[in-house]
Amino acid sequence: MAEQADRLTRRKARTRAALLEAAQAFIAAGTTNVPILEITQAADVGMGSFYNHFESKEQLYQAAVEDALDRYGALLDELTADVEDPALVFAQSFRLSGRLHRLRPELSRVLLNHGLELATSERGLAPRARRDIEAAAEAGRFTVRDPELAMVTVAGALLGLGRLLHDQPDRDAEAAADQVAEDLLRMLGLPAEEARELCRRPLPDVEGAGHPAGSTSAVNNRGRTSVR
Amino acid sequence: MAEQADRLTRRKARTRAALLEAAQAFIAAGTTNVPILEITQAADVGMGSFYNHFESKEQLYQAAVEDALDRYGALLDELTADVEDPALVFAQSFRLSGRLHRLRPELSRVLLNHGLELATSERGLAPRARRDIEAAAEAGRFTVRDPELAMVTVAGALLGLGRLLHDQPDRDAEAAADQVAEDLLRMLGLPAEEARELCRRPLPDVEGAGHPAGSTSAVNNRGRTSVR
DNA sequence: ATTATCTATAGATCTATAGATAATGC
DNA sequence: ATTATCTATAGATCTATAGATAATGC
Repeated sequence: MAEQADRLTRRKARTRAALLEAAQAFIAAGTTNVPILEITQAADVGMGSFYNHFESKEQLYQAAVEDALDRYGALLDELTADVEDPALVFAQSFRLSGRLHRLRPELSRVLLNHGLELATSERGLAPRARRDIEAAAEAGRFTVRDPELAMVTVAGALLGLGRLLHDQPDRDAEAAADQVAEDLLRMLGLPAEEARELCRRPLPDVEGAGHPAGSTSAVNNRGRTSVR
Repeated sequence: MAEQADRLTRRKARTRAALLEAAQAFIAAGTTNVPILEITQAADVGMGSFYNHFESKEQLYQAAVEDALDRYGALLDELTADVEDPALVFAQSFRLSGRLHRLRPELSRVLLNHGLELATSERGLAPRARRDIEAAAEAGRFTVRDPELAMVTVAGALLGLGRLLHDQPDRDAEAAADQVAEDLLRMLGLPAEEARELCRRPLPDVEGAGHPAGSTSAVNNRGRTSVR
């Protein structure tokens, strides 16, 4: 993958990115049923350019959701790269995800409005949650009969939490996320004391993360763990 | 509310119901962006009749989702009417809801495709889950810091479960629903032993229920508890 | 006589593309 | 010379309604 090929390629990528971003804004707003012209205007791109990149609105929206899931997954990877214990990776990921509903409201709304795609997509949260749950179960930290079942439960809980946080803008998102994370850890078989303790650990700083200069989805191994 | 007013009123209600049912089928199929003409054809109703009942597609779909939520709520009421213990009502409701994804796939898909509306709507599962969780907490059966947070977690888990069951048609839905219900009960503070026991109790028969001759959403108090 | 439904369609809206223009590569 | 973008629009599609028809009430 040649990074930054030539200028033409970069221009093309910019146009595509502008369309994806505009599409995400419409998904987040819940008004996807707009004319293509309106989308291209929001992207500040000519109507005809749309068809250089996508064949239909549906295809654009699909790509936009996948892009959002990829960004979200990359963000989680970046923020938990230096954590060893899979139970802690899980806890950090969930607590951070809860905060994301406030810190990245647009991304959050895209995921919420495409609902359960989050729970079963092979991108974003689901594969990571499955990985962590399986690893923690094998390490004897979690007691889980069926990791896949646990995964969709957790993903669903995250979405429910997100919905509540958007419905109640004044609610303390950090407290809510930590509470649900703690409850889920107990559900996954962790002793109550340990669940509480894990969910009180300091978290890496989300601000500034997720706008990598370089790669978009590879794991970032810099151990940035500044406590907020 | 005069039941079965005159014939004219009934005819009108039939047309409206046909439109709602057609709309639910499109929602379930995920193809809501069809011309109104196609909806009225599916409902076997003239194009013009649409505007006698609804002002726009959006309004129709909104009504269709609310109707689905109401049916779902009424079904839960009917099936748990004779249960006293709020923790058991909760367990039964969740286990039955999991089975519904198989037994009423259309209803299930409507809820899944409108995702998180289930978690916060004042119709359907959410108000009942909140009621049961609060009652169980007051009775000292559940240990819950924030019933609303618990409610959206539970609703999200149910949606995640539904998504999984639709993605994996061969999976044992009863086992999966009972497993998640048991996990959630533990999350809500019930001892592990008791959680397991509650989720092995016999369930009322869902077949045949939910098609009441009379009322559509009032609580039904006949204690039909035939074990399947 | 009244009310609901149905058929047919004018007018509005949207999609998809043709052809022109602008940017880049060589 | 090549590639991407832009503007303008033909043709397809959809919405919303007018006017006719059918069902019901009295």
